[in-house]
Amino acid sequence: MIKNVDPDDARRTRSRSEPTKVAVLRAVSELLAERGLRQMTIEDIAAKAGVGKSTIYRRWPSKGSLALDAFLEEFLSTQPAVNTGSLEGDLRQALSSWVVTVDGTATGRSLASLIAEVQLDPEMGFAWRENFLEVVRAQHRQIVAHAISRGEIASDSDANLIIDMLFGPAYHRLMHGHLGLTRDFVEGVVAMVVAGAKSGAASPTTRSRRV
Amino acid sequence: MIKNVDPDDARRTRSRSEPTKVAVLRAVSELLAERGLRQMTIEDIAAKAGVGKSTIYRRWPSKGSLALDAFLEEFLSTQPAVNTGSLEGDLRQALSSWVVTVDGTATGRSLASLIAEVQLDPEMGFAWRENFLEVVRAQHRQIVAHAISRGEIASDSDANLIIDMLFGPAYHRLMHGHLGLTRDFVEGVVAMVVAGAKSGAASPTTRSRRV
Amino acid sequence: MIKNVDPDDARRTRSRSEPTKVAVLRAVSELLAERGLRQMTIEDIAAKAGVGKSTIYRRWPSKGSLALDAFLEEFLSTQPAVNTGSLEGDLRQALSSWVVTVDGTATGRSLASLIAEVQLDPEMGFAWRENFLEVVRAQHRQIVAHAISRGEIASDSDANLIIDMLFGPAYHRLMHGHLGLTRDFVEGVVAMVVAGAKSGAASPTTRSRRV
Amino acid sequence: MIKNVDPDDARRTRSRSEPTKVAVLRAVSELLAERGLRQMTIEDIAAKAGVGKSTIYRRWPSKGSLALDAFLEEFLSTQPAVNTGSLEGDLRQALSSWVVTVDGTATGRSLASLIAEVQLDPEMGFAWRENFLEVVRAQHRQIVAHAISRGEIASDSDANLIIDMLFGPAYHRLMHGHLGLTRDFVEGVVAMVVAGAKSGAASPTTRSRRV
DNA sequence: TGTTAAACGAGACGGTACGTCACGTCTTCCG
DNA sequence: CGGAAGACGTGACGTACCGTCTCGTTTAACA
Repeated sequence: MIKNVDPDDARRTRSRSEPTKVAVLRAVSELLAERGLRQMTIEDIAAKAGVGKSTIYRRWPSKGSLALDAFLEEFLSTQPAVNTGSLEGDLRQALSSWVVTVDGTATGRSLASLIAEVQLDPEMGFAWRENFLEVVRAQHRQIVAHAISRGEIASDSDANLIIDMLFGPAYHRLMHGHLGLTRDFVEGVVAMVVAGAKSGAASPTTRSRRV
Repeated sequence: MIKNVDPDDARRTRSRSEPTKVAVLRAVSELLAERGLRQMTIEDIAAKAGVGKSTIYRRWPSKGSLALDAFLEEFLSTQPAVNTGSLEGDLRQALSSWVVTVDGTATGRSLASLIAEVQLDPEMGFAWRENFLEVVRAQHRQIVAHAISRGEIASDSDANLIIDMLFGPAYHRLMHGHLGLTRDFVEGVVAMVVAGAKSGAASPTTRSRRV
Repeated sequence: MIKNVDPDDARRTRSRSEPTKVAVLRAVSELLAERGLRQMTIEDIAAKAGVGKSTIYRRWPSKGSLALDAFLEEFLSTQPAVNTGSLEGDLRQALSSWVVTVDGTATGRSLASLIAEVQLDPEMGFAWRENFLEVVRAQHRQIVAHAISRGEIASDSDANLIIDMLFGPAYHRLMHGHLGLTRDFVEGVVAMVVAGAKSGAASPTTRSRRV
Repeated sequence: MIKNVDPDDARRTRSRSEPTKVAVLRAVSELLAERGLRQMTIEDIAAKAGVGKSTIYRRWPSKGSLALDAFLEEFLSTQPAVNTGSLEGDLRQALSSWVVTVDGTATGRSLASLIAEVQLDPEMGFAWRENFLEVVRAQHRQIVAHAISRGEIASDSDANLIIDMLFGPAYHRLMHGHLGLTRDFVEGVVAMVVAGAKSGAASPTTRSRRV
């Protein structure tokens, strides 16, 4: 849930709100899977969850934030922390997990829909970065940190750049659909990123010296 | 315009439709810039263009396809073919042009909105890839082809992969807004892609031999 | 046709306009019968008659006046002048002809629709009275005139009243549909009108003397 | 209101719907008077009543049925039960009341418009007969019943025929506008009907014996 | 017989109103 | 007294016709 981070408020209403919240999020997940974000209406959700519309509006400010909450629960659990002992292994596993969760699945379509919603509803931007993006990226930054501590790559390598080089192309294909998220694609991206990172291209100082 | 590519039809109605089409697309461009895709209504457009709603519905099947047409005109002209004589120079120039056009501009917001629209309206997918994505990618494939013919990279390098490695991270930052499209970012991406491509990581055969 | 009574104009365009006019009126008759005045659109008519919309608008000012023209042709021919030799016989025959033409027929529905149209379109009132009502009533006034000249009824009998007493109830049942236009109804109305007229109730002087 | 005669339903929603219903019907009455049924749009009504369009569509199936409801309230109260002690007096008073309410008034124009609407919208027929025509006719049948019980006319006189003979001509003049609803007209109609009824012309058995 | 102006079919156009939908708010009434 | 139920005001939707207006293209009357 995006609003109501005040713990007092959360504690005070937990007993009543928990079953309602669960019912609503379950309804949202199902509707999101079966007809997509745009075709899903608040009235549908209320009816399916056996809940009044005002109960929903009391807890979530928009359809998007509601969908975000439902999505977070089902997505984040699928992305385990990884530690294979090598940068290449870690990157491959992180990207593969993402592809498996997302390629051709309802979760994948929800992810795309939510990124779309963020573009169209300015109020969603902050919640999206805070509750989804930063959570995932924090894990991924660990991968780079491990590679540095292992001495695989330069200590001033730009972790943000490396992560974006790994996932950017994947999100790109997810959203434009021009090419598939194949095993070959994963291998290619990983190989490119590893080669680039080890060559020092992700390190600002190395790079500027070269230029 | 997406529909009506039949030249006969176009010729028969050209004289009437041109001024109307221009007026509508201009109105769309302005409204898109000043209030965004979701806040722009067909009625707004009709009123601003001095045109009946039915005239719009007669020519475009949805708000998205209308926005796409308006966007294409204003975007494509900003992305020149490049040929600097080196892979690195070409990639840098292509990505820089894109960043300049898109970073912090109305065009950039329109681009993000349209990609969003494509996720939410299944009928837009084909038109988007056909009229936008493939047009741009065809140019970019030339960059890779030139690099191969110069002998800079392996002849079986995967052009699609290289292009997605270059632009994927950029679209990623555009849409999630977690980090800026800075000069440093451009340099980093280009360096990574060049290093990866020259190492053979973009070439399936080289890659599989290594694995 | 309501407009264009100028004979010059008619002569100048006769050869072209006749077939067009006929085709349009035929199309109107059919559409009127098969779907009613409200469901019939000018575009339907133009399409069915194989004629441009503007050709229709050039000749008729409204859908109602067009329907009126079509209706007149098919209705008036069914109402013959009557002369049975008695008031009662004449009235019975006039009313019977009307009922036969109108009861449960497409013509009847068209008649009701046109009277309706006259209520809703103020411009139709004059054309309706001039081209339909007065034509029919002129015939009916003859019936009363004959009865007077035969000495059946007082010479100052109010012909308009007698005609309205005969047809008023019939139009009433046609339009409200509360009761049928049965043989018994016709007999009852005729008997009432004959009794009233012969009693002098239709004659202002007789009436006022009684009061 | 035509729909929702179920008392449970009415009770459940009474408190909310009453003010809304009243506001809408008032707006309809005014618009009907000032611009007529055809020129009155649902959007006008909603705006004037300070109500959403959907609220109107939720309660009334068409513009006609809405106008009917508004009309009933303003018309029925003007037609009192009559009992003067004689058939002639009763008929005169009933017809006079009608003429006064209808001749040259907004109510008269509304009445004509509604009868028109019934012709053009098949779904209105039943509601019209049930909620308007039968209500009025039930009163008028009393007039005939009283005349029979007084012995003024034959006991098998056809009340429906007598009523149609009285009002048919009046509706006829209202809708065609060929002649006025004058005092003389009223006297003539009443005299004709009384003469006919007392002569036995309204009685099937008497009539058939004569024929 | 060839020229020319009208009337024509076709249908795009700027509009208006339609009836539907989902929104987010607000009121009622039940458990 | 909190919540389901759902009516409400709002406003955009996409459709259907309206009546007007260009477009070429016949076509028939005159040169």
